[in-house]
Amino acid sequence: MGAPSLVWLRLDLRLEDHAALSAAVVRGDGVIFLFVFPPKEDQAWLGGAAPRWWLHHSLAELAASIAKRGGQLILRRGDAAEQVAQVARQCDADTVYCHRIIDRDEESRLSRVRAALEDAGMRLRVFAPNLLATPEAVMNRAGGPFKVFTPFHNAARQVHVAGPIPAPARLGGPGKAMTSLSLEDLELLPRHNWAGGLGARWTPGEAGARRRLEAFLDGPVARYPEDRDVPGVEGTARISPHLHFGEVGARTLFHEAVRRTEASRKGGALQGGEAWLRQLYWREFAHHLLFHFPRLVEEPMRVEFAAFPWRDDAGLLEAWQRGRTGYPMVDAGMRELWHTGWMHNRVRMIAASFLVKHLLQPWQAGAAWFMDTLVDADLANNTLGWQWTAGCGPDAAPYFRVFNPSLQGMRFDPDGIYVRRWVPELSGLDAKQIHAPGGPPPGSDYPSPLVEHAGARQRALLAYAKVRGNKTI
DNA sequence: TGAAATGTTGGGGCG
DNA sequence: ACGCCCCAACATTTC
Repeated sequence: MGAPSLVWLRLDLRLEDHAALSAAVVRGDGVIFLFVFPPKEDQAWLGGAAPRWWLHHSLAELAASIAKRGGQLILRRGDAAEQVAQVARQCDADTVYCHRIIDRDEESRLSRVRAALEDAGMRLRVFAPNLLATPEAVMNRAGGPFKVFTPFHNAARQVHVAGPIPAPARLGGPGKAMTSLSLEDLELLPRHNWAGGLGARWTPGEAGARRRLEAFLDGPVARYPEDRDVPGVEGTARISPHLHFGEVGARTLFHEAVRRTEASRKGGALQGGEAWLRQLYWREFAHHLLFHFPRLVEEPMRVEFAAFPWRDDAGLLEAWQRGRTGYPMVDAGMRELWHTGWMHNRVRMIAASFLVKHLLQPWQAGAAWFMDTLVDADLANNTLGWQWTAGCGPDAAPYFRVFNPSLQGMRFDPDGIYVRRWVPELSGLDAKQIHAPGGPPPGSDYPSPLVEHAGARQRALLAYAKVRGNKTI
């Protein structure tokens, strides 16, 4: 028996369509899995409390299915280079297999892991991130990255999406038993059990991801073009956290959507499938951009925005975080986020626009809150989403586009279902009162508006006028 | 993947 | 009958 292979797990917590695993398995000398929980200074890619909760349960699920196939998952915490090299040495591996992630520090991180392995005579093999196409495969005529979605989308759709690789039937046991931390040792769960709402809503893990996908493609996908913008209806796939943690491959989503919406032969399903795939390519766009411009995590793409007159007011930020802005659509969204670790995409845009434009808080503060509280906290999607909202990103909403939360409420929550679900203070009102332009009538517990819409809009326009320009990095 | 301000048009009330 | 005005409805421009 030769040296076993070590699969270093990251945002690829699945067994199906796992290129690194498949490459390790064909070696035939046994596979050992490793997950390394990073130290504080390397947690930007992971996010905060909500994604940690998800990670805990996802790792538990994966460990069980690995064990079922005769394999073993080792858990460690600490510096990636140190831990990967140490475990690889202990299990006598000669090669470590992993997938790249899209993150500000990935280049230097992988370099250090590779160096640590090579020092000990071992190799690192890095496979493509969980995307439909590699960033190198989608370039403009000048050989550079696209900075506008539509041309990116046109070019990316020309790139063949490989069919997913089946999960290996048997993993082959390791040569010897390895010591591992317990899942509890990673301390991923919150000290106070605030996560009850998350557990009621979500089933982390590869099987849960598969069920979500099937349930969506079995029905709601046909009405996706209309329902995707209505937060009171479950019209979206809600698969983002599964996809983020790599419990399902992007290529699986692509091929299942194509296969099943074409097989249904109903126009609605086909159109819905296409509209949904387009969203998958927005994710693709964000990841490719962050791959090419890792600085976007902190810096606006449009450099003139560095001079934007943000207000930095902790009180305003906290009112927004707690869902106490006095604007029902914003507050409903922020409370849905707090209770479920997720927010409907339409409402993300409304709530984000409100923080940045009505309250003039820096987009980075909103992005940080989302990274802490969203179970699908994804550095690329989140960063580009916030830059889009603030108007400082590539192909962003123009700076003068200010959402009117009342209008958005009337348009996308016409019956008030969504607001009443998340803002109990308003549950006795009808939709007309809830979304009235002047806001709901003053209520017992419901806060009065932090700012008045028309005035806040004018103030935002004035602030943006100061940085108006068109320069990019 | 907006909203508000401004411009245009056409129907109908009315002197 | 005619022209004038009002204003809703729609279109265009601007932020």
